Amino acid sequence: MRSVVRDKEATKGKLLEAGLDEFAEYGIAGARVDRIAAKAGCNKAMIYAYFGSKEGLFEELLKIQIDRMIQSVPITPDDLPGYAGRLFDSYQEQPQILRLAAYHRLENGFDVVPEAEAEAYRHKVEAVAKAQMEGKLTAAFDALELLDLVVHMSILAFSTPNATRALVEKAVRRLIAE
Amino acid sequence: MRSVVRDKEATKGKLLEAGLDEFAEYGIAGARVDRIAAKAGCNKAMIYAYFGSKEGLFEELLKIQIDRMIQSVPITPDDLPGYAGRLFDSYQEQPQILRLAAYHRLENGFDVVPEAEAEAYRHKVEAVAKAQMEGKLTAAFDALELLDLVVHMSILAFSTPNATRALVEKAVRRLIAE
DNA sequence: TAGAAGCAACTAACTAGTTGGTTGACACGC
DNA sequence: GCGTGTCAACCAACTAGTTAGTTGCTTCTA
Repeated sequence: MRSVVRDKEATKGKLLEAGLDEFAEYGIAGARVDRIAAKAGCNKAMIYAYFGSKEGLFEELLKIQIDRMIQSVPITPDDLPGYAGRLFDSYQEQPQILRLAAYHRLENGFDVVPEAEAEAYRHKVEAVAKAQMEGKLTAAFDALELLDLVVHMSILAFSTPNATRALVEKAVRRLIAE
Repeated sequence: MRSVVRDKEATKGKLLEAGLDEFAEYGIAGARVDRIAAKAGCNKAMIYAYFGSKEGLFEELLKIQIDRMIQSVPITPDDLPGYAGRLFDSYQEQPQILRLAAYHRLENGFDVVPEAEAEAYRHKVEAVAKAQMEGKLTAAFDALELLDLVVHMSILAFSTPNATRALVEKAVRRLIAE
């Protein structure tokens, strides 16, 4: 039987969960390893044993969250308003991811994008381009431009507290109108 | 004649300038008062004499930068694409403001908006509403929604390195198309 | 019983903020 | 033109608390 008291994966999971809360709330520089350890209910030495450093924990955390987001919101090139709306909803449900990504971008710029994310993005651009070639989608924008615009619209809540899913969908509908 | 060596306003100015660089690069939690003082070429006690605290310096700094931005980019309700484009250009010229604002929003939420900014925003909403009533602007969105969308579009560079002024203008043109 | 999991206690470095005293500019009387 | 009292501007050095990261030892499980 699997140990419940001493379980490496369970401990890592608890640290990742506690780190998510902490980093989302305070950012990378503002996060405190002692608070993370306390929230996870284990010693902070575990952070260094399993993730090497505070930044190591953050990177792994971000990667997992981005993967989860990519998995849970697949692109629908022939329904970009719906895609933007679903992204918007995901961010509303888990605002931590948006905050994590924002802090990461502010501290690292665009250069340090996890390869998994870049790869997924390339696939999405291709999907958009395909839909454009098939005439299902406006050719008014390059595929990359269009995807950038749609993704940007989905984070409208970053700019205003008045953002709603309906507004995001409506805006994207107008962006791609023929 | 005014002293050049001991000049309160000049020292405050140097601290504000040094703080702008520091806070834009490292955020509020990541900024170091010793570095700010060193960059400004004066003692860090001056920060506490003139601004009360690290946060005090940040708040004053942000207010000044926002005022400057509001002054330098007036809204043109009958040319929203141009307005978004000019905002975009301003952010490109002074990326620090966007970073400052982003850090501030991440650490304080939407609640703590400087009154000057809120007031200027209300004026802009009214200007948009007026243009809508005069039939110069689409009535497809509420005035507030529309302004939120346009302002959000202008920070496209926050989402993608591929952002250009032309793209921002084009997107806004489509948003407000009849 | 070997080895992995876990932690209390520690360290060395750093950090925001303070303090007591110094320095330069200038007004004023002579 | 010159001493001089005053005060704002300024700073080196300090404090008290915090921080990321480490280590040597204990505990649990297969």
